[in-house]
Amino acid sequence: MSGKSGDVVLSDLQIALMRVLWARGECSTAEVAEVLAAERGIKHTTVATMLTRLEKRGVVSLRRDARQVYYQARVSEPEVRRSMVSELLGSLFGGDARALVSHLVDEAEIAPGDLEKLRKKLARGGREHE
Amino acid sequence: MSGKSGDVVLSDLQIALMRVLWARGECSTAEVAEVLAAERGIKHTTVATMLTRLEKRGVVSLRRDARQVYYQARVSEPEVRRSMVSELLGSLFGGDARALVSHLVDEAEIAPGDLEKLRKKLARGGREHE
DNA sequence: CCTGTCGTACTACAGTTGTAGTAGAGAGAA
DNA sequence: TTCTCTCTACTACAACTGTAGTACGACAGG
Repeated sequence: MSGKSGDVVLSDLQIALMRVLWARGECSTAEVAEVLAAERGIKHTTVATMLTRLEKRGVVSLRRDARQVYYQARVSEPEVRRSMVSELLGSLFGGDARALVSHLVDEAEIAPGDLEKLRKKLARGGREHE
Repeated sequence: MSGKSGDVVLSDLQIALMRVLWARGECSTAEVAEVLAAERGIKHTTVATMLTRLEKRGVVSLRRDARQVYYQARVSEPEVRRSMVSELLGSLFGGDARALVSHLVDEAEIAPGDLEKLRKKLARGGREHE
């Protein structure tokens, strides 16, 4: 259940790129580069390279207009979350999500009270938590 | 809070190796190789290579006895969980653990009822959930 | 003492990632 | 028309990962 065909696992930097696309929708290379330059001092050629590679992998799609290239995410953030969380879950927690939550609490990443709130919220909203 | 000096991020295969060491304590190369061979059909030379590299990285330590090499984990499973979860949390969930738990529920990785149980357990046991 | 066996160490190699320089092509300025 | 500027595409390269073959040293059997 954790290794379907379209498994998308991305590196930290790749996620950073994707986040720009997720947040802003279609972006020119320059736009993404600008954010990444500000965020982590990365040269725009580097960003261009990364985007090209992501395109090759099918993770983003591109559209050309005039001389510029515009990129758009082809995988959604939830999709990436799904595969990456399930990957982590499988390799480090034996697939046991409860163990992960337990870990979060132990590591003070989350307070027990939050679990309660979440439970309530989810109970209220059902599956739809929009 | 998510990038201290000793950040240990391991690949899936590397974790698989470590799991053997975590589970059995000190192991000979052969022992680890045997498990990995069974588990994923990996040749023992491959395992040897991986272990050597992990040793170079300081993730495991080795002891020689007779002609054999014995490896032992130098980072604990919780330690690895810590850094990897916090990495994932940072890059994909904006550091918000509640978002991760929420995701788990949405993805049916965990049931809301489990949150309740966990909360109770944690409330009962406090930090010690041993 | 010679030889095969066992296990380690070294070497190899392709693919990915992070990082970036450089060259080339089109667009606007002069 | 030609020069320049900008933006992309190509090339480069080191490190790491997955994968494994091969060679070498030591020990056990004959």
